[in-house]
This record gives sequence, C-alpha cells and structure tokens, in this order.
Amino acid sequence: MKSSRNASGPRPGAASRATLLAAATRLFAQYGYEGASVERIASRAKVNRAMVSYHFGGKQKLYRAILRRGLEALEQRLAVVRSCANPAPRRLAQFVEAFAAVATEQVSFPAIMLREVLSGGHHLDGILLSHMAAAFGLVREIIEQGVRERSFRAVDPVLTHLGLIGSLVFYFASAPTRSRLISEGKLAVRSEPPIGDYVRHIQELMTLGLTAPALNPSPRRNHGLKVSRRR
Amino acid sequence: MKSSRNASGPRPGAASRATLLAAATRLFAQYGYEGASVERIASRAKVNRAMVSYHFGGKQKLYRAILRRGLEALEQRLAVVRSCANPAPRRLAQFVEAFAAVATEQVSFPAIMLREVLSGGHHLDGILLSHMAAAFGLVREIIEQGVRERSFRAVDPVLTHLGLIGSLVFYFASAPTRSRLISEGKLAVRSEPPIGDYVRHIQELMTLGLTAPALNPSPRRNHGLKVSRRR
DNA sequence: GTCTATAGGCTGATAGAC
DNA sequence: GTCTATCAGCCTATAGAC
Repeated sequence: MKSSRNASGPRPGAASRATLLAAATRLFAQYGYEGASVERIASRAKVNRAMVSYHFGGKQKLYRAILRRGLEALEQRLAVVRSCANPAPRRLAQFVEAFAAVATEQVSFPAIMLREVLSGGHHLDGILLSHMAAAFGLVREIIEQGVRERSFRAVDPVLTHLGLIGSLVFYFASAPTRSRLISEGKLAVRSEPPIGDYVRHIQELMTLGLTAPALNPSPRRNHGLKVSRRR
Repeated sequence: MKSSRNASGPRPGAASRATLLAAATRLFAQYGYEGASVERIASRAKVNRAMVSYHFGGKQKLYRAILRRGLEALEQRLAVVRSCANPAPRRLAQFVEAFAAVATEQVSFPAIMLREVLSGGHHLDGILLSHMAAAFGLVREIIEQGVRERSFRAVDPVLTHLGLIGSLVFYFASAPTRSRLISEGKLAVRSEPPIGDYVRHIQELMTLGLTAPALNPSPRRNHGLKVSRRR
C-alpha cells in the first residue's frame, strides 16, 4: 500500500488510481478474476500496466480493494435499516431497497461478489466476512421481529436470507447479459424489466409469502401443495 | 468432433472421454472457464492433456459439451412437468423439484450456468438458448394458468421467473463455499441447510407469495408496505 | 487412443530510466 | 508517477511417434 489514504478522493497526479479501480471493477465483473488480465484492465483505464503494481501492489490487492469497497457500501446502507424502528415487513422491504441502491450505484458489485462466492470465497478476509455476516444478521433480526410480532410465520431465517439474496444478486448480476440477449432478439421478451418493478415484485412476494396465516382459519386456498413443517 | 456419438456410454478404450467430462465439469464450476486450465482438467482426470483436443476438439468444445449436457438434463425434467395436468401451485412446486433434481444429479450445473450468464452468455448457441427459453416458457405457462384459474394474483411472469431461478441457482451454486465457510466456523450458522428444507421453503414462499387475495376482502394484514400495482 | 515434444502467445511482476 | 524492457512461468493447440 503505497498511498497513505485508502478511500480518499483522487489527488492530482494520481488519477490513474481511480481510473484503474473503475476499469478493473467492470472487467472483473464481466470476465472474472482470471479472465480479466492486468493488461486489459490497464488498457481500458488508459494507463500503463505497471500502475497496477504501483498503486495497489498487484492484481490481487486491486481485486480485494474492489470487494472491500462494495461490501462497505452495502454495510453503510444496511446500517440505516438496522437502526430503523419499523414493522418487520416494512424493514424487509427497506432491506431490498438498500441492496438495490448499492447495486444501482455500483453496477458491478453483485456480479463480483457472486463470482467470489462461486470461486470459494478465498479472497474474503475476516473483515469482508463480517460484513456478509452482518447482512445476514439483519435479515435474521427482521425475521425474528416479524415472528415475534405475529406478522410473519415461523420461517427459517437462513433459508429466507438465501432465497432473498439469491433472487436479488441474480437479477442484478445477470442484467447485462439479459439486456444483450434481449436487444439481439434472442430472448422472447420485449425488454429488460426495470429495476423498480423487480424491487417491488420481490417486496410483494416476500411480504405475502412470509405473512402469518390469519388466526381464525379463513378460507385460504391451498392448491395441491403439501405444506409440511420444517425439520 | 472425432467420435461419432455424442452422449453415448463410454466404449472400451475411450474411458478418458467420460473422465475428462467429469473432471472438467467440477473444475469449470469451481474456477470458471479461464480459471480451469486444460492441464489441471487432464491431470484431475488422470489423462494426458492432448486427450482434450482428441476427444472434444479443444477446451471450448469440451466446455460447450458440458453446458449442453446440463441444459438437456433440465429440459428432460421440465418436459415431465410441462405435460402434467395439475393445479398451477402444484405445478410450480414441481418446477422447483425438477430444478433441484437436476442440481442434485449434476452438482456443478448451477454454478457453470451462472458463470456463463455472468460472462455474457457468449457460449450459448441457438439450441442452448432455446432450452433456457423453454424453462422460462414453462414458468410463464404455469403463472398464466394460475392467474386464469384465480389461484395466483396477476404477477409478471418474467419477474417471477427471474426471482425463482435466482434463488434456486444461487442456493445450489453457492452451497460448496457455504459448506466450507461453515465447517471452518467462519459463518455464524450451525450447518448447511439440507436441500429438501430449502426446496420446501421456496415452494411455500412462492405458493403463498403468489396466492390471489381472497375475493371477499378478508382481514389480510398489510404492515406498512406500500403495495402498488405494476406499470 | 495415448503420449511426448514443442511451438507461439499471453500472463503478472519488477528493475530501472525519466 | 509514469513508462519501457524484460523475466520466468503458464497457457492452448498440435505434429508426429508409438
């Protein structure tokens, strides 16, 4: 780490650092860690190869800096939701909005994190793992609150978290490819669904899907699905 | 393509083909296309490097053969669900089961497909895309059936498909990493949730989350989430 | 079918001039 | 801070012996 500041604004004469970060972020998301070569990253940033070693100390440290930046942005947004006293369904909707906000602000973040997880998560150090744990902790907290307040049925927080994160990460990480395939007419879909529509869809799906059944058994239809208690 | 048959059983003296397929499948899932070298694939299959070119005509054709195998297995399972006359909620549950069956049979399939999508889907030819389109077509068909039969509310099939596929693919593709992190005590979770539990969770979540509201407005709680109609 | 040897290119890192 | 030159290592593909 040669520069003294970590997340500081680019000072004059060090424009290449920020440019490299931006270029590398896009390329890691699109091609993966091995697929994005230092040469391509530097050339997209219109900067010399050697700048990667100079500013970050190598490809791997550049990659880790990108992971850190994304997870810190998420953590910051989730902290707001965490300190928010709202009914559980509303807080869960806020969680979805927070994730979508980060994914909109840093479009490459979901794809990079997803790839990191697929690759075994070997670049995740203690700090990064604690950020991920914190995200799950918030979901669990919200679920438990909802169950306590009788607005949610007694779902498993782990399963709920996995399903929610999965649907969010997949939507955002696959958006570029989906857009490409749609614009080339290779998917029988008119246009890429807007982010807001998807966010609302997931919010509604989760809210309705987690809602506790009414206390006096109302005529809630059950269509052939054998619903059994877990464990 | 030197051998005359594509998905035939291994004939004596050509054991290396099947071994290579198996080894490559695992490595592509774990390390990605660029991350899995022909050398490592061959060495894991205990076979000479040159066998990749001999049996498949190169790394890329080996990779495409793996994609094809997975998507064909999925298509086969989904065909059963497609030709099944059941109520929509039951059929949607069957879709989830079919996907889980493929993911259990070919553990590396979800991760490979996910990586392929993240990378832009450039290896997907017409046939492979039609298999993916068929999967979406089935979900859309089920959703439309449910809306017609008044068991589902009027959700967008595209959004529903994306959310469902996302939660399924993510769970299966991230399972190895999750298991590793749990066993190393780096995730504050006791143990990896069993597949059956997750399948049931998603089935319940989808069924309840898509259920049409009762016709005479029963006291269905709405906890602060502003539910608005799409578009 | 299997293997060795080799070709030709790309990789990431760095020493050292400016 | 930036750049050039260069290193050793790895990559895929293939010709040709067996």
